[in-house]
Amino acid sequence: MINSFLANSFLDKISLNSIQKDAVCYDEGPQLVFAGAGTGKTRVLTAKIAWLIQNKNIYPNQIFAATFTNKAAREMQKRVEDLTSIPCYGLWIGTFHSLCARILRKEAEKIGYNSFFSIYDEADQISCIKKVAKSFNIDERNMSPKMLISKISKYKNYCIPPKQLAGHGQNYYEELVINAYSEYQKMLFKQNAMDFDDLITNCVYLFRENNDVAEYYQSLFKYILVDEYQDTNLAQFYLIEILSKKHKNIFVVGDDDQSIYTWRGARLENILTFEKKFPNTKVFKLEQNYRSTKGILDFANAVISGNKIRASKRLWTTQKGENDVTIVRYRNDQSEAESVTDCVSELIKNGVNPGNIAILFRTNAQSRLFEDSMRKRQIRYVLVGGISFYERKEIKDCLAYLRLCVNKKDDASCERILNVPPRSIGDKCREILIKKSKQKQKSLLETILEESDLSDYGRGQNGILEIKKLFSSIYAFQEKNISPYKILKFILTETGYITMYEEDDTEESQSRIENINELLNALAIWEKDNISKGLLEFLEEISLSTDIDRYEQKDDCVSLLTLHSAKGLEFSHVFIVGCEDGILPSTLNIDKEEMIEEERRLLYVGITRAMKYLQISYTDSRWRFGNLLPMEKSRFLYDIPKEYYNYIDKSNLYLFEEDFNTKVIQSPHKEKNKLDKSDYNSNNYKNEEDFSQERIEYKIGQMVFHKSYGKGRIVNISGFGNDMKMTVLFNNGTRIRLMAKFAKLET
DNA sequence: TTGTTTATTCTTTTT
DNA sequence: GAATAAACAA
Repeated sequence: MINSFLANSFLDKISLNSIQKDAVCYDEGPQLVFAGAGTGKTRVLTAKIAWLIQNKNIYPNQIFAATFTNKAAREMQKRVEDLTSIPCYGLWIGTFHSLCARILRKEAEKIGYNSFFSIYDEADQISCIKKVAKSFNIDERNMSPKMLISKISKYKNYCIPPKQLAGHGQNYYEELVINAYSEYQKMLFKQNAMDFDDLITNCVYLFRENNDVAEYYQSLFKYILVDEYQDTNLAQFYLIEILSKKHKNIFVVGDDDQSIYTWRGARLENILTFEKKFPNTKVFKLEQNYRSTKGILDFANAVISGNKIRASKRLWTTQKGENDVTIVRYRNDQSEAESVTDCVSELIKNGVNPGNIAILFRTNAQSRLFEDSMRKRQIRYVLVGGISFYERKEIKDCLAYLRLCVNKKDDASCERILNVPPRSIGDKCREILIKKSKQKQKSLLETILEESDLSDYGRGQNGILEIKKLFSSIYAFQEKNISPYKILKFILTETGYITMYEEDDTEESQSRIENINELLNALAIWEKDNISKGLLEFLEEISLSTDIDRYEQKDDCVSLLTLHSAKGLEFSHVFIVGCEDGILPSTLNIDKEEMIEEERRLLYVGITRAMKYLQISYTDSRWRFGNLLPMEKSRFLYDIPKEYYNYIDKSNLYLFEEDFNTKVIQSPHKEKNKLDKSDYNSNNYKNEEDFSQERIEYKIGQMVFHKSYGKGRIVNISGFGNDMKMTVLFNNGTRIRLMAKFAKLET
């Protein structure tokens, strides 16, 4: 038969063990695949899609596959095409957010939007919620914009619209949040905009409220596949529950031990209760690890076994290896960076490919010291995350202009560029415009475009006229199908945006101009690759793509990334740095056991990235938030049997004077930093005795007793000696910052 | 209205 | 320490 012939041909191209093969070829309803780290999860998922297309004769556009990054989606699609030799253009593969955006672009009208809606990122969200907060007179001290956004996000993760909550607040504050939520949604709707959460929830609402639409997609998608299922939230669960209702072919892959996004609404329960939610589920467990040596795996198992909430499993491997895990103690963050970089340099000298080496950290802020020391040694590196290219001011300005070209109602973007470059439109003129737009029930830009007499705008009228002219020409261009690249170019010259930076001759402005040129380049290349697509698609790709999507494992570059963005990647040599209490686990997550468990999983994810060699380090002190803080080895490193790792104490490793001087000369930082750094250095030499004494007295996490507040725990310490302050969380719930020398705490 | 200085706040991870 | 907001001078 043709089928079996084809089946063999494609299964030959990809090697699978018997469990993997069973998982790929099973075809009787819901399937849950527990796939531990390095067990070939992606391989199974890819083979599954290929198998469906080739053996089950399912069309690519009948498959809905949610991956965790867009990059993974692209790679998987390409691999499937290689395996099947069938072009998979119509395949629905991407992140939940991009898949939902794709559906919503088609169905926007059914929920009152139009298909040119803008997608708002966190910065846009914050600027909107600030306005809402202002209109409700919410005091920022009590409720920060970020907090409001996260509360609203929580409601959205549960797919609860504001109208369902109205009047159900348990107290005054909850009621306030609900009102703000309601107002915020109205605001976005007016601007024809959705935030990230809306992409998912609006899809769910769309299906809930439009039976015919739901039925259409239910019959279209014969198969639903979800990768990294442990990191899905409730809204995403509702979505796949709806979509799989008709054919009941749902295939999810995940690993509860690698769930690291519960802070963003992901629910471990999704994977742990999958069998209950989808009757007749067949479970597969992949436990053979093909990535790491036995030494690394034993260590990983030892770390993760400290968690209570997990499905039982144990990874194993046939790859031998000992002495491949090392724990190192350093004196401070700077010597950690220097020494780790030395190790990296040594590895490269010994022939290890830089692309096979990664340095992983908990927070983006930790990357700087490593960047400095790598630059000093002229080792090339790629940094993932931090301030991404598309978050830069100048780029966001350009994008705001472009967004307005697509969506006239995007007030957030309009306000952003109103006076950039400066055109004498200050607060007053802006107020007038906002007032007028409210009267007219139109958006800001629409109001400007319709205005014939501009005298109301006073000193700003010329600026308003400029904007009016600019966008009138742009809309005329668009009718003539002028390319996005040319439009951006036109905007830049017409507004004098680049001239603005050229005029002030600083390094900063120079780099801004370079960034803008880079954006122009990116746009030009994108146009070539996507002839059939337009500005709308370009903007969508940008707003839904992350740094990790753009990251390429380059052979000649060492990778610097956060533990979160390292998920799904592998390297032969891995350094996990800053493994200290307060960092990993983060101070902000040490109050609750579930959060500690998540932090432990984060470490586990980092460990299991390593194939051959793993080095974990911690330091005695660290320069943070402008203070030198004493640090403690991470709690996760206790209770690991000693035979699983080597231990090296480099805490007596000093930075030599001349070493420091060369650093100052080569340091790219400003004059000001030099002083700070030398302070830091001398501090270390002179105050050594006080330093060690203070260190013994109080530690983060330590239980203390206070006369009036009772028992409590130190959650943070800053400063030394007489300046030492600490934050104590008392059992009665109060959280207070105390001067150590006055507090008279009993230990 | 604009640019500069000072004060203050808040420090995580990301679609 | 950095980024943002508020206050102030030009």
